[in-house]
Amino acid sequence: MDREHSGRNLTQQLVHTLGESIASGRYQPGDGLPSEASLCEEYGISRSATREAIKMLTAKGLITSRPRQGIRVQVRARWNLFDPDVLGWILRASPTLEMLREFMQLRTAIEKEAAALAAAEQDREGIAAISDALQRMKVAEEGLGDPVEADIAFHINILNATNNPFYIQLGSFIETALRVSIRYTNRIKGVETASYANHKHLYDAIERGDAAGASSASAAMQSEALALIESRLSSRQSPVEVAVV
Amino acid sequence: MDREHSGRNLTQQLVHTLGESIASGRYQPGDGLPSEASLCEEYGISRSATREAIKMLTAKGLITSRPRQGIRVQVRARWNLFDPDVLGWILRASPTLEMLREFMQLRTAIEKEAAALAAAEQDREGIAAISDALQRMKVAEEGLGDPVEADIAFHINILNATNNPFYIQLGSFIETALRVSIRYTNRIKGVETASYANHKHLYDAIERGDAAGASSASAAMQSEALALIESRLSSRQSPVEVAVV
DNA sequence: TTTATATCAATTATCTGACAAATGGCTGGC
DNA sequence: GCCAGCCATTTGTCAGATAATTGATATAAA
Repeated sequence: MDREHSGRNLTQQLVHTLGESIASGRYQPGDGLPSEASLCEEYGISRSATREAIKMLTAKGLITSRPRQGIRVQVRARWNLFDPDVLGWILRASPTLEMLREFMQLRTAIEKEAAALAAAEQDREGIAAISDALQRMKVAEEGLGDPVEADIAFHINILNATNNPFYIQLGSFIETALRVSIRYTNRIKGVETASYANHKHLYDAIERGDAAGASSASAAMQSEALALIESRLSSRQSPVEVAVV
Repeated sequence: MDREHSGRNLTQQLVHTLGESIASGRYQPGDGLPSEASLCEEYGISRSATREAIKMLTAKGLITSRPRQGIRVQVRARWNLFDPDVLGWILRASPTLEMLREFMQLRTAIEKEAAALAAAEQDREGIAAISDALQRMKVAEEGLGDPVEADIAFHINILNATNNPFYIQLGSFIETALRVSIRYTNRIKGVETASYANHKHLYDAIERGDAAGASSASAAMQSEALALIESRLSSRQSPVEVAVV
């Protein structure tokens, strides 16, 4: 079993190994994976552990398994893209600019509306949490603390402040995507340091209950980033300085 | 084991039974579920089948299980709300107006942007599929075919026409939510028959590549429904005539 | 008393080997 | 050529045993 997955139990290791293989396209949708028996032998583990791994991947929508037919990769539309594991495997397998753009296209829609909802909701605790994160961003500009963590927290806290469970759940999705993106794109200082002012602008709108203002502030912030990605895409540059917003 | 879950294999039955129990709040987050041994006894099945069910629920984010600690319900924010099973269990457990509103709040954001993307993308096949669904809606108005299926297909096909895998994946989420909502809300004729014109309006905008027009057409359609829900919420009426758009 | 260490017990994790059930394909009869 | 029934393959389920993890408890040391 892979060295990188040690520390987890056998089932988890196999889940991640197979998950990555599938996400990377080593097994294509429609393809059959090795049978349970083969997997046992290949990874040197028992059938129970193997089956439990297969059940977990089934639960995440990556595969199906039926008697006689064996184990098959599902079509991508069935994958639970919003499962943090699945998303991580996919992003790590192919951290392309294309996918970053597709992710940003979704994020724009969600965060724009979330900002408006948060402004309308006026949940004091939730807004205080956003404020905290903003403060941490400011401090981080002066070199204290982690700017990335503060940035992520800011966006997550806006989603939380909607008090809408669907938006809240999307927090973990966005968090995963951001962390992976960050790890795989070397960021340039200029991009993120410039952003505090934008974030403050967005926060102010939410704080004063200005839904329309919050919505457009969010949209403005992200369309900048999206435009950057799209210009890189058309000029075929590497994703070096494309980063979080 | 429940009669309603027969036809599936034992593991699947237990997954659904426990999933529903958790979603309905019979086991609260933080609570411990019965141990593996107890579950085996309670449902009269072997430990393998039980463990596989537990692994599947773990994969969906509903529970964790660790030696000595046992099986515990996760906090709701960890649940994979976008997993069709999980969403179904939740919606069926408590099909409240509140949740319908929260769902619509998300749907509005997503479909609005999806309409714009579809308009910009101009995928001929994708647009043809939307047109097909629209046609089926029209025919259904005259009593031929299923209006609900056509309606759902229309919205799913817009998501597909974005060619963005994230939006496409949300299709199965929205589909599940719509089906459950429909099953649990008795719809009034007047609401859905009025909607063909709106849908046509949205389609036309997409077809001619008018992203802004598509976006606002979608928003208009859904804000109507959302307003209806919110008025019902404030007047505490039952969700009888709130329906799909 | 406080702190560190060893032991214990409850629970999940894994292994083994067997049998049951489902199902795609083959074979033989018509 | 078509259909029924058999067969082999693969997953589904069962039973029972042992290993690993870990919170709690008891014990020993400072």
